[in-house]
Amino acid sequence: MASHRARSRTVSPHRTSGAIPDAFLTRLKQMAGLGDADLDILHGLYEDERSVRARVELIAQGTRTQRLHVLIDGWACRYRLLADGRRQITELLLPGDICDLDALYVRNSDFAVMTLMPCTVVTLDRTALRTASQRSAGIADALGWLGAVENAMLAERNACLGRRSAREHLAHLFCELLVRLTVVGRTRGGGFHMPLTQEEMADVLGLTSVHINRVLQGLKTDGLVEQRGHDFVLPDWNALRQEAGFRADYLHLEGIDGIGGDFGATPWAFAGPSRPIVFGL
Amino acid sequence: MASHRARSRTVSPHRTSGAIPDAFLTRLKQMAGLGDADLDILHGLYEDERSVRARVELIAQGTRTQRLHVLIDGWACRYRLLADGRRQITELLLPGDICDLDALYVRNSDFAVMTLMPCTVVTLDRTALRTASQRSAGIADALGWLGAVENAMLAERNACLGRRSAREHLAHLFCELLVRLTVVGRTRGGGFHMPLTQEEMADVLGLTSVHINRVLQGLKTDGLVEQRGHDFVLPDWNALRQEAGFRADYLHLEGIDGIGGDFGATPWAFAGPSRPIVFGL
DNA sequence: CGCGCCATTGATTGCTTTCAACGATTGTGG
DNA sequence: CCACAATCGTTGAAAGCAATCAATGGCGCG
Repeated sequence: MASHRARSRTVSPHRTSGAIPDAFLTRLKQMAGLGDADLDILHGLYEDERSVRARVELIAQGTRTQRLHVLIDGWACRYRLLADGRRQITELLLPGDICDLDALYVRNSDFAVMTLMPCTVVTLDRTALRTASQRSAGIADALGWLGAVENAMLAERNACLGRRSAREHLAHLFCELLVRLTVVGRTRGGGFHMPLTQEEMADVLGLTSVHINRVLQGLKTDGLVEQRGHDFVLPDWNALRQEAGFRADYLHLEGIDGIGGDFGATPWAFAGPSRPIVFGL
Repeated sequence: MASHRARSRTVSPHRTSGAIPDAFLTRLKQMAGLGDADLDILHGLYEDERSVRARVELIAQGTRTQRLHVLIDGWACRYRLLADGRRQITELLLPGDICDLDALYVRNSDFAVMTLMPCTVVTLDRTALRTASQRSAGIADALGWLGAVENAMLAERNACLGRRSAREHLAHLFCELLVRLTVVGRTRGGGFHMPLTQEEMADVLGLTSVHINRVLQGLKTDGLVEQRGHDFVLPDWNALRQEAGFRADYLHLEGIDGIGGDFGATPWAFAGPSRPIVFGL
């Protein structure tokens, strides 16, 4: 209950010595157009950087938090548990995501958060962050933008859960992951590392692991997905995109006020490590 | 394209002459603890109050907006259309809801909004609102709270779509509607008016209208729902709640920082017009 | 009064789940 | 470094929930 606000570890400035800024600050800079001053402020709020092992519950459902958790590296997920144990993963959290943005305004989390692989996490004090966003319009807008994008991703998943077939939905998930991971520089060769088990994928898509297995096999058979262990490659982006009915618009890659990233204009195209990738319609 | 910012109609102050403040301001006052000064500011931003007929598209998918739409009265919905015409309603918009909060931070709407009955709508200029939220921490927090609750509702619907049966999901929808409508004073006698057709309900739940018809009949047969035309009554709240596995926590009735409404404490209980109603766990 | 949208019902199909069992992989301790 | 245990992935058969197809009745609006 008692919040310990000791800054347990001070992290080196984010622009130091050619070190790559972390995924969170990078994303805010690219997408929300945050300047160095604001980035420094946010970075200064980092507390308690720590490494967390896989399958650790970062936040328990119904718990009261005084601080936000920023995922610097690794994957995690937000999920809800029904009374009888059924689980729905409502959001996959990737490097640069805030695990519990809602904690800024709301007292009890209505979801749980669990790491899916070894992660690096820092926390931000909610009061300090609110103060910062009162002082800097840039920070306020950046937080608003993060919330809006999260909202759009949830709505799009609604559409997937309600109106897309299992095959379309799985293809859609791969599309979304490729785009989101590209933004934070976590793709290689048109693919990425995905730590999820098939059961976890099932809890994202609202299906059973048995069915995920069969549908995934279908995508592989048709050459839309290649897998080696937990490394996935999407050899034919356009075919996959079509299969999924995927449009990148809801990710708002254009950023706040069209400030957006180094990803060029509609239809958001840029060169991947190995071949050009076109996101979108 | 050109934004006309003429204030076409000036609305009388929200606290005037015993008139009930509109649902939007009421909700912000109760849930976000907004003071009269902030409410006045927001009210002063109202522009273009107008009446809109049923089944009118307020916002088109992929459209660029300069202003937010506040639903003062009536029902509307936010939805997504897939390429082949499948539709998913991602949010039912009730009196007091903002139709497109995301427009504050994002340029192109990734959804459409349509009225479901005759509505009263006002608009707010996004720039003016952002300015207001920079000047008033209360307004900034209120907007943040609205966004957080919206996210929570979307996440809960995810869980419904992915992990609840049609019957549970429909029961859950009725529970949610009763709570949300109570907050804005739109319930009567343990029930409410719901303008949706069965096809629209189907687009909310990700089902077909045929199946909605059968499942709804099931709920009526079991005495969980009563219907006369578009008026619904929920005669046995506890039974319905249990059937749905409904918990009100995600609606965050406690409000910002626990400031929340006149609804009492956990487990959110208050007297309905005809009998005591207990929301939630 | 008639057209059109909405609600209702029955029969059939099909996607996804459930149940069960086996094979593969990963991690761990001796 | 190997062996075993536990988890994860794979496969088949059967059952179930919801979709689809098709047709009829009801109601409101012009």
